[in-house]
Amino acid sequence: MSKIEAVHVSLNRAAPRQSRVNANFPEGLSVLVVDDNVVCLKVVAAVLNKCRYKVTATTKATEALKILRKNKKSYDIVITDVIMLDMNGFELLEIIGLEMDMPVIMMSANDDKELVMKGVRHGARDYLIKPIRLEEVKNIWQHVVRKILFNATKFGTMQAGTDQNLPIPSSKRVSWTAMLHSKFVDAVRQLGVDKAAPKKIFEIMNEPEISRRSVASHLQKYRNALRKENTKAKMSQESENNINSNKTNGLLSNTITTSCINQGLNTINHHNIFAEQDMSTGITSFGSQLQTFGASTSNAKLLQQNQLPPKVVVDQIFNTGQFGPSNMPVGFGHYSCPPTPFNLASVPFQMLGDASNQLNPISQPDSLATLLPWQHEGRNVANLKSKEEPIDSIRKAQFVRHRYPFENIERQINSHHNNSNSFLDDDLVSIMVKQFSSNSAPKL
DNA sequence: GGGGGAATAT
DNA sequence: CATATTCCCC
Repeated sequence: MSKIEAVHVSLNRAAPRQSRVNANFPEGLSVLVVDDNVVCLKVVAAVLNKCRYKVTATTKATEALKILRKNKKSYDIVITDVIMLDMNGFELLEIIGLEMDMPVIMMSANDDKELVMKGVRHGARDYLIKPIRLEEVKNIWQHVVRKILFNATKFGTMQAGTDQNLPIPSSKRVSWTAMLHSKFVDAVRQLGVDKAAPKKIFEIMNEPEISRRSVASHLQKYRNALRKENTKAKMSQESENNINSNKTNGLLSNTITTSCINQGLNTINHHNIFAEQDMSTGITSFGSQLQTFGASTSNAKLLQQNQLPPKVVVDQIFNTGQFGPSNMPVGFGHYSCPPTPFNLASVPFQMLGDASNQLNPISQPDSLATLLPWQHEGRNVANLKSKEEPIDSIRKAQFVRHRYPFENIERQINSHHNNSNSFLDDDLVSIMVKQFSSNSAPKL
């Protein structure tokens, strides 16, 4: 029995708990990864390996097509960057996803809606934003299963050992993947946020996977997030007005008022990526951080008088030792200065093509600097911030965790060290984690 | 009575 | 916590 058949059969058996299914299914599924950025490619491969997928990687779109045309059956699913050097990434998506009818997932540096929807039109079944997260990657097997079940239904050829009455994935708890959510948001926008009703959204989305009720539930969550954001925007607007009137009256309070603090934080937000975190957690999350901020009265005053660059304040806040590296792993240094190159010798996946022609991050640090995955963060933030439309809080809540590309891997490794050593090659990942979490990270 | 949305359950 | 289910209202 092939792997896929095995997956299919065990899916239709029993009705195991979802977590168990997630943990077991990716075993051995074969993934082809395509990205012309070799560093990104290796990071993706490392994460996939962590999830026990079998990985083949290439930096060339044309190479990928050649491989697939030759033996498509050897691969269960393809993940490809949409910006490729040697051919149009969307064309590649279309050939793989529509023409060859393989499950294909797009990858990009940001979650620009147009880009994602374009991907959908060209056959992408999901999308991953760099730097990719283990949580998102580990579920990609579902696309393989969905396709199998879809074909089975379509051609009426249920495989042996299956039972039509047993639960299929659509009856299980829906997972709102980035792609589903994107389609959801698109539908809502199409209808208008106020006019959007579950039934209409459901019809526009046209996703057999999800029910009208699921959409209703998701819409509720979505609207709550929007409300929360509006409330927050209103509050910071009010505080801004307050501080302005204080200034004109010449009544500069020597105590740290809420409005002062809010203004300070607003200023900070314009200068650093923590603004994203705020969006997801709301005002209340400021509370704990404000303690630290408020403790520094002199900084607050200086900030109030615009004499202290916000960046400095932020550094002081986050370098007080109050936040340990585990819960506050982001130093600005991580994003502004590439770490020393990790050892590329231990690569836990099969790399196709001529390696000597590929970008070597050690010998070409300058060209690498523009391509490093962790430097996409700034662009992501700018992208989100520049949008006029209501900010997509739900997506943002997920986005926050992208700040530190390897925190999830680190967590995974930590927990796995406590349990067993059944995982595959950890070398690359541990090296990365070491590099990224070390205290020697350069400071601004 | 079907559907929307808040509340509540899992 | 995210998603599902229930409940109440129109």
